Amino acid sequence: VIEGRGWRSGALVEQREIPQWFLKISDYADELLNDLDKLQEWPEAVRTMQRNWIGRSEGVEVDFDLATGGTPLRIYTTRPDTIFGATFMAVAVEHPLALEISRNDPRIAEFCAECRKGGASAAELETAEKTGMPLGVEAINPLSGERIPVYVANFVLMSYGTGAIMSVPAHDERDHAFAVKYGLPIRQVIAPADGSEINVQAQPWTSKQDMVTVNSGAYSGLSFAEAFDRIADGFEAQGRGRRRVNFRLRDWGVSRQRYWGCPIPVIYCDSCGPVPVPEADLPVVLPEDVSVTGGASPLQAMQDWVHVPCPGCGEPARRETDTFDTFFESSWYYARFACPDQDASMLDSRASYWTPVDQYVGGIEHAILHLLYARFFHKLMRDEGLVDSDEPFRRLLTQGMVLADCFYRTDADGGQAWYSPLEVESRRDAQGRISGGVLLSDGQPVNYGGMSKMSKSRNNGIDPQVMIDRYGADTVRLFIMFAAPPEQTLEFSESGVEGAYRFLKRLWKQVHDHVQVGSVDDLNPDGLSVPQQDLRRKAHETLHKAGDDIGRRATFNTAIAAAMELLNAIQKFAAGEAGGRAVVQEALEIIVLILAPITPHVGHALWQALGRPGAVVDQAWPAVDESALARESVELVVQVNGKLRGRISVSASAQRDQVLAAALAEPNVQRFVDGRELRKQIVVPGKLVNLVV
RNA sequence: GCCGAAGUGGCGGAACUGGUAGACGCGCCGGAUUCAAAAUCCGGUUCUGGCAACAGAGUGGGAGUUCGAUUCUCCCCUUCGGCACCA
Repeated sequence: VIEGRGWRSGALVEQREIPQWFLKISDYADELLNDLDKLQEWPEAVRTMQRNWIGRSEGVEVDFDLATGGTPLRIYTTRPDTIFGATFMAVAVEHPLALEISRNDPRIAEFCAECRKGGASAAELETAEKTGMPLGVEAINPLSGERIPVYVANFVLMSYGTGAIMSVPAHDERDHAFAVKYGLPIRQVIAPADGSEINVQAQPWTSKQDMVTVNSGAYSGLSFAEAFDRIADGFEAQGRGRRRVNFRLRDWGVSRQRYWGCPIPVIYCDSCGPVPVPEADLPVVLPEDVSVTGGASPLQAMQDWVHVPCPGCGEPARRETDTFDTFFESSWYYARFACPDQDASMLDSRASYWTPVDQYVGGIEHAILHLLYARFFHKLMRDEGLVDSDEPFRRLLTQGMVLADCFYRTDADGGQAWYSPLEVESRRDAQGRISGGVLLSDGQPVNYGGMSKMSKSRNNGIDPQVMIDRYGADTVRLFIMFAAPPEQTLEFSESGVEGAYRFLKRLWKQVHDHVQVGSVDDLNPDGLSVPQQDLRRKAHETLHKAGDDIGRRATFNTAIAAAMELLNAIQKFAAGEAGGRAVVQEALEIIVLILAPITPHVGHALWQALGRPGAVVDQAWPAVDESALARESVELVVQVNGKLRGRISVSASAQRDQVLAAALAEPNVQRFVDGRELRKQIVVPGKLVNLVV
């Protein structure tokens, strides 16, 4: 409730006092940063983005006296080791010193006003040149005693550090550009430790590694760490400065001027101040008969609702008319979901039991804000004793966006009309690439605009319900899970959906053909023919792989591919091999069980068709029969000088000598080895042989 | 500019810990079935040469490590995502 819309956050701290009891995300900045290391099952990209967003830096705050006396100029720097190279100072246009001088100097005032205006348009800022004006005052370098001019400059931010900097053009990109433009001196004070030459007049040199201080009086000849510590210690001893950690992360208000959303349960009393609404009066219910006038918040106009007696003293008081922003609720709903029926309090012990969430799924667009807020709220709730863990989400999966083909026509005045891929029959060129299409409604051609993110503007959104009506929910889910791993973008294609549909039909037919042959009989693993053993091994290998893909890797596409392979193997087997019903039954059950989380409806019908009791989604994940995985013989690849030259089949228990003998006996291998000296023989058990000649 | 991820057939993707590149699917080509079409089934499908067996090339480009590199190291290019004057 600390910040109205339109407030510049940098001015916030200056202009409004924040009560001590306010909960601030900045108070948790260190913990939010450090605990990222605990989130080993989060994507590295998300952790990096959060780390950069929090933006911790270690530096020193130093007071520079002004030659004219008065309040010293306080600056923040991460490079106290370069202080002897400071040839000017710079302050932000909102800095108190700039404001003070503006009052007597219209040119400075105009410059500051101009910068503030320019700052509003973000597009201009990108290429904005560094500009500034001398303020006509000088500062005194506390170590060298040198007098240097103070500028107001557009590149200094009021919202970071102290809004004032010492400028070291030899060792900072921005300061260098500024110094070149205004002809300010550029003085080198650090040098490569290996003695190599650099030219700081042409280009700044900013390295913290392998450097040594130069031209720095008593502080010359030091490494970065030594110089930092000795200079910081000196300032702290004098009371002129101190070490300080700064964060890029800023506090942000939770209130919005809306007539909807979650009410903020606070009443303002002239004598008692802000008073929480008593628990017995919760929840605060917003009025529904508001009228939106376009002016202030419509709630402020609801006099009957706004004016209430103070819960403390009973005198006339006013309700808070702002409401919470939506991120307030989305930051802790996962904990409330563990105890949704709890009336007496916000959360109960079930929240501790169920959190942290084992697996959280969301778009990459939430990588920073939502996930940072939720982490912050979780720590707040922990400190209130509402949950007993440090982090809300143990494992995070960020799924990709959905793309689709887009088709358009260009009209007479150059505008483009976009047509839904569902209304277009695509055309392919000789290579099978989509080259264009025909609009179904008028038979006329349309242009192909490639794949892009589903959007209204390109009219390429696909309503899943249309696909579900056409192919069924299981088919659509199978397609979605099969087309790409979840964290990658998903390209919608109706022919892909048809492929999933074909697979389910094939599986359906195979199961029903199978059950018509006879009743379920018992599997006798010891009495199987070699082809039967092969199919059974394939089934259990598939089960092993799919379990790992779904459980550990979250690559559902490869689990589905493995199930498809198994069905192909069953069909080949069933076509050639009489008997083996029990092996086929087992393999079909494995496919149905693997796919049950993805295609539960079809899976349930097939499970029952296979003569099995209960619901397929209630079945335990089947156990892999290790003995089914055993092989009597293995096929090895034979390479000569790393190139594939043949394949051999050897007993699984064959020794190195036997394997090598078999490899050398392979006719095609002999062609390449014949008459040459064998220099090296590499045998990778179960995989390959490499002969080096 | 900085940070992060990625670059593999006509397309989506697979190859998990350095060990058979292209699984699985789409598309395409050929065949069966059909009066015909749809659906279904069978075969083929990285490129080049060859009837074939097979050979050569090949995972964005260039170097390197290794018996062996899509995978590891260095440099460069491109694409996507994030941040963007953070001192």
